[in-house]
Amino acid sequence: MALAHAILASLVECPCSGYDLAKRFDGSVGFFWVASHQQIYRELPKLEELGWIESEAIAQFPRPDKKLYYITELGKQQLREWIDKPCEPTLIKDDLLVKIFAGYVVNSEKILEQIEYHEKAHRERLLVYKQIEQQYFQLPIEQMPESEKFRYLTLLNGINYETYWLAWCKQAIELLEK
Amino acid sequence: MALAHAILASLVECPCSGYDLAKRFDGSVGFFWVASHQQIYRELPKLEELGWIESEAIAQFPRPDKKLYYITELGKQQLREWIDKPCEPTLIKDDLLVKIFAGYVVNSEKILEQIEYHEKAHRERLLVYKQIEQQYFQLPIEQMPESEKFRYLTLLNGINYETYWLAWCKQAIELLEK
DNA sequence: TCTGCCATGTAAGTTGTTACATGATTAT
DNA sequence: ATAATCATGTAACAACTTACATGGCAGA
Repeated sequence: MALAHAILASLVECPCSGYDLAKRFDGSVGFFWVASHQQIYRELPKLEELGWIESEAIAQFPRPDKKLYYITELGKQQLREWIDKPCEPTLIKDDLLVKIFAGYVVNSEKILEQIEYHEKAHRERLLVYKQIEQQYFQLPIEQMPESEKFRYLTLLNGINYETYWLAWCKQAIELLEK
Repeated sequence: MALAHAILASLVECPCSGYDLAKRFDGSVGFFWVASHQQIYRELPKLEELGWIESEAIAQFPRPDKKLYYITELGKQQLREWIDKPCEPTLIKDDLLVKIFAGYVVNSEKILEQIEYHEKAHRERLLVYKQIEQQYFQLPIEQMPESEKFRYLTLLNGINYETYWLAWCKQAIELLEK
């Protein structure tokens, strides 16, 4: 139930609506856990029933009301317990690699095109992450508040991830062009 | 439908039974696409119905019969078309990073323990991959047959993946110990 | 006028996980 | 004896994707 806990992790920072959650899952939280608005809207009533979150209708006339969700004490406790429970490293699961594996059944050029496309996408994403780093994480580590450190670590992971893919794409192109 | 295509990618190499497929998805193919035996057994009749694969019962008395699956021409064509169709890079989706993101709500030591556990797991996996590299991919790239090149690329990706995680774990431990 | 943003959902279908179920053979 | 391997599945549930559905407001 990691989606549930990802929602809790986001709500513990700051209460917000389903819509806002969906946006966060398209930005910061989304850098390591993607969820569509459909998933989120379906999950919220479940979490409310469990008593992990509660909601409050906020009138904002003439705009439609929004439901403000916030985490409960029980929810925080659940989040803490989940964080403390060990988990296994995530395994790679990647379409492109399946394609590469069977790449010899098609024209090499088509494969190369795809790798080049991925290379571009990863380069762009890396740039975005580096810009975020420049903008929000300028303080030296020693002066960073605790919660900032954790956020920074997730960003660093993203930077390392994109760097690894970028490097692999270059290797792959080089190897296939031989 | 990447599971379907991952199965095709495996069968195009060599026909085999559901059981054998499950084993491959626990080894070579499993390095970039994991699937349980339940998933595989459920998928096989579907693929047969589509005409992408066919099966033959092999008697092996006194052992129980096994169904040998092989890819059809239509299946190969489907695989080629799928490979040529562009796809988007896979986004990170990782429990540990959700935990890190909300890491400030628990004791840092617990988080450190988990990162250390992951570090160990990644180091071990990296070692396995490097041993495979030493054993099966000794030829210089120029002399590698085409299909070997593609297999090698998937292995290289695995090596880069584990290396990136390992490096991040080290960074994370260092940063959190400050 | 049209695009984008705010705001919330339902429905159908696919994919993935966990648990259950059986039964023979082979190696220790 | 008993554990591991060969061999194949079903059932229930959880998670995820894709498409459908609505309607107002703000800015170019």
